[in-house]
Amino acid sequence: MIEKISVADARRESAVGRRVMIEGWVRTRRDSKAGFSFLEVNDGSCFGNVQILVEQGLANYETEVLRLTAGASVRVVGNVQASPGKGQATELAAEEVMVYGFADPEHYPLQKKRHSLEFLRQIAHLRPRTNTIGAAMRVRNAISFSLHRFFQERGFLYVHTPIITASDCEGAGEMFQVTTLNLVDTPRIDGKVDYSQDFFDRPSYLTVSGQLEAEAFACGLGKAYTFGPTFRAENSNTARHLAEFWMVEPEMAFCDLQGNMDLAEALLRQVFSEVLSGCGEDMAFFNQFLDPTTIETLDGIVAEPFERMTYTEAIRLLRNADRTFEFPVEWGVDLQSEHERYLTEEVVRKPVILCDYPRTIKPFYMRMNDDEATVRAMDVLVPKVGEIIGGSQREERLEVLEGRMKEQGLNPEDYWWYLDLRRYGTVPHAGFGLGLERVVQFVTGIANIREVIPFPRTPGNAEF
RNA sequence: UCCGCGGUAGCUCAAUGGUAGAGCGAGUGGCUGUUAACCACUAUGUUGCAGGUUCGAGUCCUGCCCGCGGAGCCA
Repeated sequence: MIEKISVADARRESAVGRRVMIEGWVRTRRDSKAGFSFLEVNDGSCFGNVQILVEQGLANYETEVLRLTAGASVRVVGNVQASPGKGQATELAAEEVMVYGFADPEHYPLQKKRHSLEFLRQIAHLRPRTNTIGAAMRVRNAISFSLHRFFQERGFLYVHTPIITASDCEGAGEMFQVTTLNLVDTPRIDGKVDYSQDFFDRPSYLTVSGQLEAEAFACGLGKAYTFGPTFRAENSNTARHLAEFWMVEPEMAFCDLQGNMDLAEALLRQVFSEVLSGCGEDMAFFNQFLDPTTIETLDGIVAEPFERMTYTEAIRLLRNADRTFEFPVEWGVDLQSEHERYLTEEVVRKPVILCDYPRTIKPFYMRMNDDEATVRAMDVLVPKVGEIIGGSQREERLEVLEGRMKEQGLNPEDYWWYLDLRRYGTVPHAGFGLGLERVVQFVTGIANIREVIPFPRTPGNAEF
């Protein structure tokens, strides 16, 4: 039985001398009239290809090997040997090349040339076969795994919060409605939709956040985190927004804002560190072709602590800035993209955690400070991407929380179960949300968020 | 959703209102332990869609669709 190994393993010098089988997709073929051809084969296990040396003596050399083009799938058996040529340590001297499937070069959309990322998006089912998307997806995978490890090592419980929710007022943006009602002949009572006939006997939606449910678990099991898809029906068309994206939301009982900031910083630094050590080849590619400062920036972040400052201090810096902003700055306004970029890219030149925001611009669940003007909110801002984490210490005082709900036009009765967490055995607790795609964007330097998720969902786009 | 720019060959892009081209890719032939291989030749097309102006529209006008950049919303 011949041993199958990955392309990644076949490219290592330690594989020299072994007789193995590899399977993958042809990237390119180069013929030599001296009587042999070179194939470049990739199987997704790593960034690089393995070079296959195919002699014309093979039975199917003329009939099949010479017809191999980019995109064809093959199985190759042969001996790994040190490569005399430049550019690769090893190569596979083929004894047998079996073709699983050809890819008609007249119609196969992926050519042996550079493609624009916009074009690749139109063939999202084939773009995993490209260098850039392949590398981005390996980095995304490494980040996901690293996030899980970070929380698991610290005793967090991975909790699967519901995708479908009936609370329509979480205040985190427009929601997608979920219904089994007949949309052509909708049942109505007094002109209004009769939701008693809907699947859940009430309006229901796709979740915009698992935070409230995660709080319930933290207030009983101590430390919990969610990691799953979330949905926003906002008609936003930017390089940083998706209608469906993945979010990590840790929540900790017996934790204040300080502990929350410490966790957020430790999380980012560990994840960046593990990507740098685990995805060297992919990161080298991004560093070379997208942004030559990427690796150096990440190294710097791993090496030194984040900057931390209060919202009030940030406003002071912005007002004293030697420049004019499109949006004027004064205490009480929410920070605009230009303000965040100025702080991260020009003032501190690394990630910065802002905290203690005005209560008027933050949601009801954030804990009020003693000054009653600010709440214990925190945002982690990074250069280029902007806000990558948003979180807070949660308001654990029942009366204060109810007051804040009313202040923001919410009905406390709709949140009866959330308020029960304060009514019975309340504890100080804190948590935050981290957008996975934003992290992948920041780590890889990929400008558009649609390139860091397998099949992007944006307004008017759900083809794949 | 708002502002700006764009949509021409498989891809990336040219074309003062007057016969639609180039590079890459593809095909054919040649050459070489090659490696974004190289050299020569060949074929690319409802110029996003629908109207309008004009002797004549890729080009000008109107509407719509899609994409990109910026903004808002946010993760």
